[in-house]
Amino acid sequence: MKGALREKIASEITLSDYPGKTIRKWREELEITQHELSKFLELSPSVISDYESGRRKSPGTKTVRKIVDALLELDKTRKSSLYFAEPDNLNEIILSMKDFPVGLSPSIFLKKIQGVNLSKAVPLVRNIHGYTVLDSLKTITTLRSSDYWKIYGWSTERALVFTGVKFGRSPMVAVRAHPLKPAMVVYVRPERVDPLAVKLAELENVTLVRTQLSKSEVVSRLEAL
Amino acid sequence: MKGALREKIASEITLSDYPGKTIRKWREELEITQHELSKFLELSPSVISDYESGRRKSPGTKTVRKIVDALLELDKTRKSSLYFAEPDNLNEIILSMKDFPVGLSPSIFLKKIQGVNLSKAVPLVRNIHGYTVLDSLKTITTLRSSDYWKIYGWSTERALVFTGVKFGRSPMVAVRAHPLKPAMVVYVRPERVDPLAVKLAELENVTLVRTQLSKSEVVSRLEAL
DNA sequence: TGAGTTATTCGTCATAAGACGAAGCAGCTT
DNA sequence: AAGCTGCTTCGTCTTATGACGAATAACTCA
Repeated sequence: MKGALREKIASEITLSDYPGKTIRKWREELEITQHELSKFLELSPSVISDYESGRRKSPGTKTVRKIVDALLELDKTRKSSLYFAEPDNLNEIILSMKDFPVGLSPSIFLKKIQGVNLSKAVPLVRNIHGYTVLDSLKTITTLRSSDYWKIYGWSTERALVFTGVKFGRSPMVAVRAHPLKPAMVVYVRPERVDPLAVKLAELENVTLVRTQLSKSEVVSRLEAL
Repeated sequence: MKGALREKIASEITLSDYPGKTIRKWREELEITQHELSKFLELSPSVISDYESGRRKSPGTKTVRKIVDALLELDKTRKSSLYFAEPDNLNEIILSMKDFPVGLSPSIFLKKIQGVNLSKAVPLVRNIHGYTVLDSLKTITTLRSSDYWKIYGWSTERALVFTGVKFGRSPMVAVRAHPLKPAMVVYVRPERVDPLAVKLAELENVTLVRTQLSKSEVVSRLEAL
């Protein structure tokens, strides 16, 4: 599984306007200090800072690769590895999951699940390349933040469908906190939707959707796609 | 859909030992000449050659990004765009498709479909992160080589399951010809398996598998995973 | 045969990357 | 107040990148 994350980080750094900021993002996400990283790479700590601060604007592929590999290696060889934890009770958390061969337009996706768009400030343009249906409570309580990336499968351009939602606050907070962001978040029969959730969605440019269909109905409709 | 391919190419270049070779691979895959590329980028053609030949060993992220974007842009704005063709009859070709939340060990995957490993020279180590079930004949006859990438979903570390296979030659030739390679190729009830197919599989380090289960049985077993 | 396309090699140049170490600053501890 | 950690800023150095253009070589095709 290393490959997918390695590629994700590498492409994100390479395609970023500010590679240094992206390096920093992932270093912090993996809870590695500049000093640790520089020690591993046998470099002066100031070098890392120079990259992250943008003094070096366009690091070479060799540099990017060794930084990515160092980050993953440092994370791996650590007592509480964030991204190399053992596979756990994912099957209880993930109720259904799929990736589409071709991207679906968000409006078509919405119709299929009779969804209502709550985040009107977010333009409905990001195509949906898959979905993951999650038990909201179990996700929040048993999934370590560090395992969140596993629910993204092979694209973050997907819909995260949360069931068992009360106010819809925690799921959006989780999305906000984690570096990987979905294109869409769907709440299945929420009791009500907290305005903060909508605000967070708009901040993250994530489409927030509510559907009043039942959990099983949503799952069967999605699996029929 | 541009994003996924863009990220794929970018990460491949960045993580490659020889970024230049990877650039060349994708330029040729997209059927773009050095001259076209250099003209688009307002550069001298020799610059591209210098990159590809490895004179510049570690191009900066800025350079990689503009090359990747130029390649995709040039492909897009062309009469017979290879990677931006309209969505077509994919639904007829793809019988089933899924990505797993966690990688499956190849031996477990084999057991699930009662598969027999034909490529003994290939070590059984690449985890399977998803599968695509394809109608072999339709794939070969109606899917343009340029659309092959659509069957890979979000990871190439997957099993391509071909149904309606006679000798199993064409599918492996297709795999050999295309830059994206799966981790595993499965033939569902082939009449017989051409030794050349095995040879090609071993050359590409792809596990080649035969199962005698029926098409519908294989699909239902896979979808139950 | 000779023009046209495609790609390579290479000398050269300015600028940026890649690296160091010293100095400095904010925020904690003890 | 002294010391530690985490990070930043900056002057300085060597080397490599990023770019050019000219020369060359191999191929096709009229």
